[in-house]
Amino acid sequence: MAETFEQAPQAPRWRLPKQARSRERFDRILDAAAALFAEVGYDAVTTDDIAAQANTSVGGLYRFFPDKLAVFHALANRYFNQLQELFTALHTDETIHLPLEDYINHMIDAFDRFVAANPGYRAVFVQSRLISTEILSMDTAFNQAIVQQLADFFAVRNPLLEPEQRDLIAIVSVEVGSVLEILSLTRDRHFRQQVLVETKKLLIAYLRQYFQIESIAG
Amino acid sequence: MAETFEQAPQAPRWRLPKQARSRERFDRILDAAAALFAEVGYDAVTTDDIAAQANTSVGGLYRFFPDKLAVFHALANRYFNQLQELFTALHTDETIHLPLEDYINHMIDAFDRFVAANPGYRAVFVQSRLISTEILSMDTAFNQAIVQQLADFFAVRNPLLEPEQRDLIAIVSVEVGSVLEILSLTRDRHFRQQVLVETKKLLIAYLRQYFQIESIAG
Amino acid sequence: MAETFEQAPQAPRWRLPKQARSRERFDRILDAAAALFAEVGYDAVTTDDIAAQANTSVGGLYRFFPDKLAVFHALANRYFNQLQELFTALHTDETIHLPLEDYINHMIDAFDRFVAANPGYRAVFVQSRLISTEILSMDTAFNQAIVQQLADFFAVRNPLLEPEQRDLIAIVSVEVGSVLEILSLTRDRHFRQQVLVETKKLLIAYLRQYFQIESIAG
Amino acid sequence: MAETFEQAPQAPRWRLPKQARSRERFDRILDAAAALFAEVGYDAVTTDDIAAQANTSVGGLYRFFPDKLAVFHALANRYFNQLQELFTALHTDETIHLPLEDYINHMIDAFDRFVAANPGYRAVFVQSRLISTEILSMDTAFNQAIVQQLADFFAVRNPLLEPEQRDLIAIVSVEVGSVLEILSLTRDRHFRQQVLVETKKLLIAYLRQYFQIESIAG
DNA sequence: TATGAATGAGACTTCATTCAT
DNA sequence: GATGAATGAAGTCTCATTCAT
Repeated sequence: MAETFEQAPQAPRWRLPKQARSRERFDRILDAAAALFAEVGYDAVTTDDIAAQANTSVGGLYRFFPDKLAVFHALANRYFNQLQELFTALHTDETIHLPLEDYINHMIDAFDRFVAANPGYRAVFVQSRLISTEILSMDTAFNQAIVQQLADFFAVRNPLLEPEQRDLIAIVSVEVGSVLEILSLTRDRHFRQQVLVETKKLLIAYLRQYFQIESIAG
Repeated sequence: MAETFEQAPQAPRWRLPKQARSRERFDRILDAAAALFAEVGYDAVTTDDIAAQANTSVGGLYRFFPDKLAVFHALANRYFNQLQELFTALHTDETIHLPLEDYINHMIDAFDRFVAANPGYRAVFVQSRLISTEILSMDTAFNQAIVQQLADFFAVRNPLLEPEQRDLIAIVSVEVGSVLEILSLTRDRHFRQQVLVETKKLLIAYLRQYFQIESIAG
Repeated sequence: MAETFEQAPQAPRWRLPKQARSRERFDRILDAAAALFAEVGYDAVTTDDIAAQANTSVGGLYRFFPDKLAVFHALANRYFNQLQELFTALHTDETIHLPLEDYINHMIDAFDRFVAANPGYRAVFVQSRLISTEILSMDTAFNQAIVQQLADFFAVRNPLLEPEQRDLIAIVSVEVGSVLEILSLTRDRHFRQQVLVETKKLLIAYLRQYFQIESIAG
Repeated sequence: MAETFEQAPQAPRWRLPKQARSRERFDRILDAAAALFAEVGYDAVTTDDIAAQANTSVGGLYRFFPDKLAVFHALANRYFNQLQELFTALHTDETIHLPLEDYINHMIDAFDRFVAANPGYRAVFVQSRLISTEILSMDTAFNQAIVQQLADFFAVRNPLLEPEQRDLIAIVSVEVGSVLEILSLTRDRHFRQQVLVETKKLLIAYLRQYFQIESIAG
């Protein structure tokens, strides 16, 4: 309990193993951490818990990670990479010219499936917003790439947008999409569907202002 | 660190009636907790830290609160009450018939000022989204009233809205408003203004769908 | 919790008040302490508990007693005095020449009534046996006077007994009487009666060896 | 302070198989607790004290015991088992037909040696008489078995005794034997011998009433 | 290299005692 | 003198991290 979060330096704080056997254990630890963080939160999870859930020993955990926080960072990073892959896969030549409505529906649905399938994501997202500004930059960096991807896409859809504006819209969209996704998972199936619908409505209404022509034209 | 609060050095504490002194210390503890929670998060703050920051001893803290979590709850409750007052004050007969744009601008500006002045609010908001059971249940109730207030207002503006829909729109608006407000505070003054503008745009675009007539009429 | 007992010096560690009002409060505190010690034990009782039960404030308690232990000592002392009075009252010219059986029956019954009426006595008796030899001397002193009274009586009944032997028999009798009395109170009414009967049998059988003639003669 | 136990300085602990090392540490903790409880009483001993005296860290203690009370229970249990073994070893076919006097002398001597060698026993015995519920219930069970053993033996010596009576006599004998044993250790060697002699006299005189025939026949 | 027992700093909480009112 | 709020030392227990095996 009560370990202060520290800034993740540029270099990753964990040792990504190359051998298959090690790699498998590394992943098991991250899976365990995800499940436990999602269930009771970062601070309430002990390194012993993680090791046990991952069918290893504490010592095993410390072979890959210098400390408990590094597990969190690695987990966040894994989500980050998976999301990037997802986004990349979603931004094909085809989707990129979809009407705005269709594009957003696509994206939100994909993101929803991802978060629902990865309960640990909520823990990572919320936890990283937990602490003071300075430290929060880790999270910013965490989303940065996705925000950037989105901004790049916005540039294609509307080349007249100022870069600063593009980035702003992108980050706002990502934040809003994330909270509402998380909100959608707090109650029952019906509520989830309702929030999903609202999320789409909201983002469409918001983004239409910046991409009216395409949207109308599309 | 903002919201650090300067104690009048050796102010005539002894001149205050007993109950007032109690109340003052209670508030001081909450202020201290707010500052610390905002800075490093709930778990990283110790009861000793809070007491020290509040210029008391641990024992003093435990005279008011049964345990550390109770401090958090009391803090959340204080914000909740303040926000309710704010909302109530804002929903006068006058404001209630403002055009949607003006109304939202008003609300967002007021909320922005409140959160900026109370950095602890961010900690409470985020932390309460962190863990399922215990704390979250409190938070649900926490926002419930504000959401309800907003839903009631929506009912006045558009009596045709289904109650379920009203509630949904209200909760989505509150969630979105909160994250963006929190986002706005993560960087510099310029960024804050930009995000504020986007928040208004976004909520106006979103809500216009449900309150078109009034908005246009206004 | 966990305050080490310290040797009670010769001088009493409490201030016996002279004024009636004070005296009454002094007694109330002792009554409260007796009840609480009996219920949960010395260490589990707080000075606040005692004060509350005695309808005073902690400050009031500390006007009479320098510390918590002094309350215990004063309580023990009160029991000690009451028992001495009881013994003195019981050793009239009449009882002193009763047959041994009758005498013991008398004594045990009186002692039984006293202990049953003063649940705190058990706490004092047991607690004072709790700690190491050196400290135990307080308790020894505590019983000393009663033991002495008994030894004096033995001397009357059998002037041939060596003083050392007399004292030994007296202390053994007191110890045995006390544990069995305490044992008798651990279960139901029936058990209490049974143990009482055995206590008498046991002491009669034991003491008869030293006072045969009288007993037979009586 | 007796029962302090000399650790072979840097004995080849690492040579012992894992389970043996565990067992050894478990015993060391119990030894430490026994010494300290005997010296200052349960409440005055801290878990840190026990760990230090046992040459471990607090953490080490908590690997074996869930809390402080569990240490006390384990210690009581160890004494209980040792006493049961002692009793069992003492009740051979031979001793069982000894004259009552010889039998009692045997038993008291053995018990005396045991208690003298295990000062912690006093702490356990007295402490467990201290508080009602929690601990006492354990103690009841604690002595129950020994009382039962004794009652069984009584049944052999005098089959005519009512079971209820047998149990009563057994528990009275154990209580009386225990207090007097504890009393014997409060002063010097001479006093100890004297009390020992009286204990035997007392129990012989008491029990003779129930086992007259054998005793006389013997 | 893997294990998991051991360490001990440090968190939370209680409560004897003091002292301003 | 009486009150009871305030203090803070100290106790119990946890858990991140290390290291002998």
